[in-house]
Amino acid sequence: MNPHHILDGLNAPQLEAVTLPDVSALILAGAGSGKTRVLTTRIAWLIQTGRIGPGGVMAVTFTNKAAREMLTRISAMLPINTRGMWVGTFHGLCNRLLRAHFREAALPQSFQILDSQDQLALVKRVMKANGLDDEKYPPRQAQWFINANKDAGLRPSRVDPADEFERRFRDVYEAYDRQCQHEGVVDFAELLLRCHELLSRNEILREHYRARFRHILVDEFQDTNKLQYAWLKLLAGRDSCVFAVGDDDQSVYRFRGAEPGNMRQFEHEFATDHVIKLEQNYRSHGNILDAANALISHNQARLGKNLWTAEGKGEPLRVFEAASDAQEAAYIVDEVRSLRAEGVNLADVALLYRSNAQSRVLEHALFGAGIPYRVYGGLRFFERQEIKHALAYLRLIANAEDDGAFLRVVNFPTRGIGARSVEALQEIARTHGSSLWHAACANPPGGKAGSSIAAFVRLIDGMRTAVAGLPLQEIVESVVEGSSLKDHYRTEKEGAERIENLDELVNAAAAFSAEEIYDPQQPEGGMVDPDDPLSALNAFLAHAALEAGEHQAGAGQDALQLMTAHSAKGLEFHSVFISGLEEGLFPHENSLNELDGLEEERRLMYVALTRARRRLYLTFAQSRMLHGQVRYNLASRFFQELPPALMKRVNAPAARAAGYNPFTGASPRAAFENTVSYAGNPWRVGQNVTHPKFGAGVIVNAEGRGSDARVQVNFREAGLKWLALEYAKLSAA
DNA sequence: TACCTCCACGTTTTT
DNA sequence: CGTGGAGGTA
Repeated sequence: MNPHHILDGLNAPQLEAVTLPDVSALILAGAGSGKTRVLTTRIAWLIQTGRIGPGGVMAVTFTNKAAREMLTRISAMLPINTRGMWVGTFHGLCNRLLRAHFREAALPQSFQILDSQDQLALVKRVMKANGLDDEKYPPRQAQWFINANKDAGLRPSRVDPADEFERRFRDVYEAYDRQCQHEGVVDFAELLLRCHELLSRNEILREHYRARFRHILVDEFQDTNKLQYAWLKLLAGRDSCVFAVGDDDQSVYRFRGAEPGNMRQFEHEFATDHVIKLEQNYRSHGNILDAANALISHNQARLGKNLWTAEGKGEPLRVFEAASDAQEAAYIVDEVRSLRAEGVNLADVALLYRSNAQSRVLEHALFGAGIPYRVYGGLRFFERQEIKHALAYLRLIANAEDDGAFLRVVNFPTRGIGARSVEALQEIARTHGSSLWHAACANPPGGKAGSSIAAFVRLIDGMRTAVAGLPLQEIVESVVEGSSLKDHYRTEKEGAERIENLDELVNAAAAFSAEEIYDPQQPEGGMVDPDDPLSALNAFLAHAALEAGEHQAGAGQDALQLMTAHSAKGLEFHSVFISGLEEGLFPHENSLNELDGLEEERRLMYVALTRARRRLYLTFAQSRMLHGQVRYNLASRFFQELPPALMKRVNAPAARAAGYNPFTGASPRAAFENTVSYAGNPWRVGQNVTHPKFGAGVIVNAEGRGSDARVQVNFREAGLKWLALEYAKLSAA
């Protein structure tokens, strides 16, 4: 193969990034600038030029999808087996390290991974055991507290509680960690924290991996949190090269601990000489890009970068103002139909919104119009109730100490072990400091409850014996049958789909073992150890926790893509609708109180805009049903940050004739139900007004008559206010 | 144990 | 409006 072949078609900065010598580097990669290509070509180039073997590269991503995409592209460029390569998510790679060194990490060989649901259940259990009032100390908040501290690299002993409240949460955190250790389970954040601790305490391991991974590449660097950054620094040491690719303008996960400041810190600590900007966009037409650039230029905190394209200007952005959310949906339905008629695949069209609740109205309209659509962000395969139950049986077989798994299935399907019996077991377990499983085994078989528990123990023991030495698929098959979950669901009215899913779980196990083959050349690489009869099962359970799986069927169908702006990050479409562009919704009202909140909303809008290749629709509604009542919103402030010349308004002509200006929120609208009048001037709910002091707003309520007439106005800047028409200098804008 | 009713709550989310 | 959790009743 021509060694330069893989470099063909790269532009100058891309080429520079790909062929950097053995140095660390920060790549500022704008939206659509070929970031994944640079990342994967760099890996291929390093290997092809003999700078490093496939085993010496580590590539880290945030999602499994991104990791898979990378492996696929590397395989296409190089004639090598990528199986032993360390390409994966932060969590996946940490899992791999901890499995390989479970003793050094003080974990049982078959430690299990808790997903968020499992974690919350465990937090609740711990809080209950410690007699904490879950009214005053909401378990969700405790969970958040624990994760936030772990993400910051803080164990309970290093947490500095700000008040009594946090002191309690700190205690919960401590008890929770202890319980996890007892049960041999780890949550997502623990995978990283435990791995970090392992490497920082164990010099031999640390040096081993530092010597091995001379090149570490990181995707979506702006999304790394403190712990992930520390982990990278630890693993890289002084001699390894870190190739960090990110875009500060697309940082939209600060709310979950992402520290875009890591980019600047990285620049200081690793890569002062090598910052490369990828600014040529290969995705969008000029107008779309110009709009995105104009919008993001309103942010202060930026590393600075301006995207450009060699493509033509293309169409203007289409702006539609609807009277209501339903009308907005109807417009979108019409436009989707005509896009389809133009020959655009529905799968290449995205309908974006700020919050999931907004999908309902849109789905209703699409369903009514018979347009196939797919909603992202729902319940995923491995998160379904029936799947969690089946997995819990498997977990209990793999690791009997797992109380969470025990509790989930001890009485499901019901076998006469009620809450009282379970509490008794918990009491025994607590006094003996043992697991529920041991308590159940030691349980004297007295009475009906006792014999039910004994029967459960026999069931699980029987399964464990029956399953020993079987291939993974047969293990799963046998447990699904033996648990009689299917029988249980056969009696349920919604049971048919659940049974299908259980069958699908068996298929997933078969597919998994076909992919994960033990490779003796890669002792740390292959996850399945032939000497451990349960290692295939453990690997599968870890896979289930780490990769919740694409949720719905019909993924291959040509369907309109509905998702939040967050979920759209990293994707691109021929046409994109951004709906609900209203003050309070996008930017979301809750974000306005937060530090950097508006700038993060603006980055999110930037992400949304830059998803479109050819056509972009921006829609908003004057009125919207939210929480059971109608709300009246102004057009999003983001409209004022986009150059008018790039936009074309496509509303109903009547509204335009009335001189309505969506960017300032001004002029009369169609009549709404509530009106009042003062001095012969009528005022109407939904009407846009201006006030000399408070500025632009919209009337959301009205009451009284004559000199008592008052209106409630939602001002863009000043918020909600009641104003007496007799005194307020209100004018119809 | 199963079902029902009442109440509170309501951004964004991957692993 | 809608959901999910809690608590009560048959």
